[in-house]
Amino acid sequence: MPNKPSIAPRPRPTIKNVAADAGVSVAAVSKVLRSAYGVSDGLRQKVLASIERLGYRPSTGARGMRGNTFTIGVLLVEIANPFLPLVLASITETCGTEGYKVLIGIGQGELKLEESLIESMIDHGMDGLILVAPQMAGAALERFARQIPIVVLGHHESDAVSFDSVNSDDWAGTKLAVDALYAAGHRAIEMISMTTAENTEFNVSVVREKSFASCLQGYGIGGAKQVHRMPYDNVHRQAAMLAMLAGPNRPTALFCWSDLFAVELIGLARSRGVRVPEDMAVIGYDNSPPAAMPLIDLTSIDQNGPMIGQVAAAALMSRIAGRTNAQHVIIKPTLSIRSSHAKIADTSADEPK
Amino acid sequence: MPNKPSIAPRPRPTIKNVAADAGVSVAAVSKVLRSAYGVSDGLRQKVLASIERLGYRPSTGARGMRGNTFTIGVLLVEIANPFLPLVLASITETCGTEGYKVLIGIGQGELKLEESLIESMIDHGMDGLILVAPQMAGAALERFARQIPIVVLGHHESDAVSFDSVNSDDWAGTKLAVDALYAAGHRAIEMISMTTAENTEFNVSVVREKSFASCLQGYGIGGAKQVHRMPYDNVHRQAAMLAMLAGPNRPTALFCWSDLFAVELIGLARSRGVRVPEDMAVIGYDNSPPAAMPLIDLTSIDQNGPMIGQVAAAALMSRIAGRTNAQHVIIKPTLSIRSSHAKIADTSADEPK
DNA sequence: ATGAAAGCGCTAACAC
DNA sequence: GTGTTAGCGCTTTCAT
Repeated sequence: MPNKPSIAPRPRPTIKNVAADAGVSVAAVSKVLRSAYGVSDGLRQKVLASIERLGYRPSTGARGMRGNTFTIGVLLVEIANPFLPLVLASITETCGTEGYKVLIGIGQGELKLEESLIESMIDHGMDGLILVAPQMAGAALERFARQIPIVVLGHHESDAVSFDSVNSDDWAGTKLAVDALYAAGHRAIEMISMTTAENTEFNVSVVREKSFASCLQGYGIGGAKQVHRMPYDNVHRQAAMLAMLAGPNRPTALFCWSDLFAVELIGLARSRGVRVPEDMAVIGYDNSPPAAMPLIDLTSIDQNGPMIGQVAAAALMSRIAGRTNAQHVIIKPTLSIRSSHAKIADTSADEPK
Repeated sequence: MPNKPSIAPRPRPTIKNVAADAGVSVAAVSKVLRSAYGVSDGLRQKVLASIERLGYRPSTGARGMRGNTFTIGVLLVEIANPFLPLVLASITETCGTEGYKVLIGIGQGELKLEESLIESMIDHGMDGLILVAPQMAGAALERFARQIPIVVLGHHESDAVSFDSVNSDDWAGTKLAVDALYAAGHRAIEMISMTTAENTEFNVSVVREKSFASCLQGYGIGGAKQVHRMPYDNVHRQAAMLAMLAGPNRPTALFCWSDLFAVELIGLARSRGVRVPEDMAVIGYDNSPPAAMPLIDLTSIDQNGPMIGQVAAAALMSRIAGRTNAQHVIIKPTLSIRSSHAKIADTSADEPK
């Protein structure tokens, strides 16, 4: 007696009910459902009418036992980054036009949760997975990719053979930022990156760190300890930023691996009397909506999130359709110029007294 | 030949394989899986060992055809509101301890998408649904609730009979905010709310609007056009806010239905030379992380998101376990005081010249 | 073009 | 305590 909603627990119609109602076989209904070859127009009409009348909807579970579930899973590292909605909307849109539904899992930055969600999505018989900035290493991904078509985003593993990847050209994007800061007269340029569990080479932030170091080298202004890795956790991150701002060798320019960090940095700086851009220039990454806010007005690298999402979705669709050779796409980023990285007023060195 | 990952397409082990490997019947394995009554310890150990050895994981689809999928679905209106991660983490946590996985759908504020996602989750055989601030009316919800256990959040429908609801006491929360503004000396108090598709009574923003009007009445400072409904869309919303800020009758205090709007408002105001709180006081709703940022320092109504999530998850679990009587919980909000609503310097009326 | 029937991987009666 | 077996709602040969 439990588990029955109180009113009208009328059982869901099945394919059998539809067949009976339409006066045809279940096989016929199934064919109509999948718009398979070999059904007359008359039969199709009858079946469609019955489906409509009964309010029939196929059970994804039963369906998945033999064929496709027409559902794909998207694994998001976390949910707070304002860049993600753009990518997600694009994925939903692209997959939707092919008749695929999108269900999402949130990893909350925890590797264990991430893996368990992927397994869960596989258990659900999903037809494919898009993983956004997964924390796990390539070996683990390859293992999952043997069980289900996978496309990863924001994760550099271009030699992967059993899954696809779509990425911003993080190397070039970082160079755009550093070049802009250098051109604005800055020489004391540092970077704010994020802490990772291990020093995982595939992380976008790590790639950006390397490109950053390389750029400074190129300008002959490289040195030690110019990358500040800060924790993702709100509270600790703020503390780290404040410490850096109050420190003795505050740089005149900062490149942030993500707008999420850059926007926060600007707020903290100003709250401590450090003007942006006058006292300190800032450039972010993602060109997410907050960057465009008047008081923020953050210069940022635009990854073109919608494009990334669309390409990833298309790749997954084609992989589900049978493609087996890996495909690794790089999207060119652009510099979205605003006021946060304006020229410094005085280029003469400020000698410490 | 399509659809086969290139390497080692080794088929997933089934319950039958486990049974064979352990030398027992499938029924025995099934019982161990569900920790059902009537299995000896020795048998359980053997089965567990085989499961481990084979890397077996039950198919959710097959499982759902007879019993539970141990998966619940969460429908989020949208993903940008910084209040949501708190609720979501709490839901995931609470359900996780009961062995339930959480899969998410994002409605993107579109009613059509919302409905299709709910249907999709039902089709997947999910055991229950938590809907966060759904746009659809009670009748539609009741219809879905006849098919699957449902708990709604941030949606006032306390007379609903076939689903549960968990809400902040929006009426009281709003009063906390208006009282604080009044106590700080403000008399020209207005509200920023959000545009809804229809004038849907169940919306939290609508409830807050009504409470707001009632509070002003109580103080004898009510009047016409004191609630500004603004679109959810970024661009249009900013335009509306700027127009209001530049208008002839800018109030000295504003209550925002959500921090999401309040934080943006503060930025826009300052960018136009309107100081907060000196020229204009602001109080938000949610007490989400951005409210605590130094330069924002937004006074806000704390809904206690984690508590809401936890109560909702618990309600769903109990409903899945068989409860059929509706349960409508109201959580008391608190005022989180910061500097954005400070006392006005001069309480004497500013006569227009 | 249509239908009958054999599974898909599980759960839950029921029999032993 | 353990095993046998009949479905669950679909898809997919294979007959007709």
